[in-house]
Amino acid sequence: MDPDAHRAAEQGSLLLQDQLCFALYAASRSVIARYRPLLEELGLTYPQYLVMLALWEQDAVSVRELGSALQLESSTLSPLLKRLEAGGLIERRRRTDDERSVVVRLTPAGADLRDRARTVPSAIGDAMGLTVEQDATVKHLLRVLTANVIRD
Amino acid sequence: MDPDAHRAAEQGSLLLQDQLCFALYAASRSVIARYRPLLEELGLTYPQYLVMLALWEQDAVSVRELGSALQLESSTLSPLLKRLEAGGLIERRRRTDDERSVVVRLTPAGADLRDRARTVPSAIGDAMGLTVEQDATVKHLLRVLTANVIRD
DNA sequence: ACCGATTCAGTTGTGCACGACTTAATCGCA
DNA sequence: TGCGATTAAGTCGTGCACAACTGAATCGGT
Repeated sequence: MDPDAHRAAEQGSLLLQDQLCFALYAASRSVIARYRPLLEELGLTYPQYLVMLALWEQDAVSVRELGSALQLESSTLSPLLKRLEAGGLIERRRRTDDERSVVVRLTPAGADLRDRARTVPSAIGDAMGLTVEQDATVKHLLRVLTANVIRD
Repeated sequence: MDPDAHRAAEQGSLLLQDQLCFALYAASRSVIARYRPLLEELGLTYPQYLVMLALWEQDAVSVRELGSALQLESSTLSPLLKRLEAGGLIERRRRTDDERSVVVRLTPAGADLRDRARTVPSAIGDAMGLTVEQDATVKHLLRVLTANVIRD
């Protein structure tokens, strides 16, 4: 084993290219950048797209439930949802039985956008250029990593 | 193969949890969140930490070279470097032979911070809870993915 | 029924991240 | 040599992301 690989294996390296965290950070930003022109046609930013994905999957959820699904704070979601509402894609209403809670619902325009978004995931999938097995492997390991990192 | 797995394999799914992009986004943010308290002790944010990693590896580089290493625009780096300079960790000086270029150099305080940062990567590595092989696999696949996504 | 603790959404302040643009310096070729 | 094209860093505007906090509503035990 050469010295560099040895240091990296010990996880004590301070070399930028050895860091998994940097590979993660760079990969995430590069994927988001790849999405940008596609989402721009839909009038969405990337986090807004994630919110729409969640709503297309389950409509009429509270801000709290959205935050739980996306792992985002209300301080991030509140202004984002306000922009989606201004864009006419969602509406927000206080729950009558619990006025602390705000339910987010798709408008017809928001629901219709789903069809126009159908081609987006495969376009990105193609650009990533991973095999189905590699895609599954990364996804699995990232989920394990995230679960571990959030714990304790 | 059940219907859900089939849809996912076709990469046409709009389910949030099927999306590699979301796994990537969530993993990156969770890792950064894990770094936060450690870096706070060093007086650094996560992107600032990446810049320091790059400088500890090679000192006296231009803003352009830093941007190339970190894949960040000058519009992101310029204010960030200004804050590092205000914190006394780096200094910036225009190159005399090409006054368009600004060279970033570690101050003694910035160089000294390296020792205090030595324990950070292993602490994060432990929290990730991946085996050495899994770590290497993810890192490799993320680099392939990033290279593919940035191309064409 | 009361009231302290909790929950929920939202506001504020700081720091990225990036597109579009500006300014200044350098390059390259006619 | 002149001058249009290119390059480098920085500014500005928008939109996250998160910590710290606010205010209103609800809960829960007495």
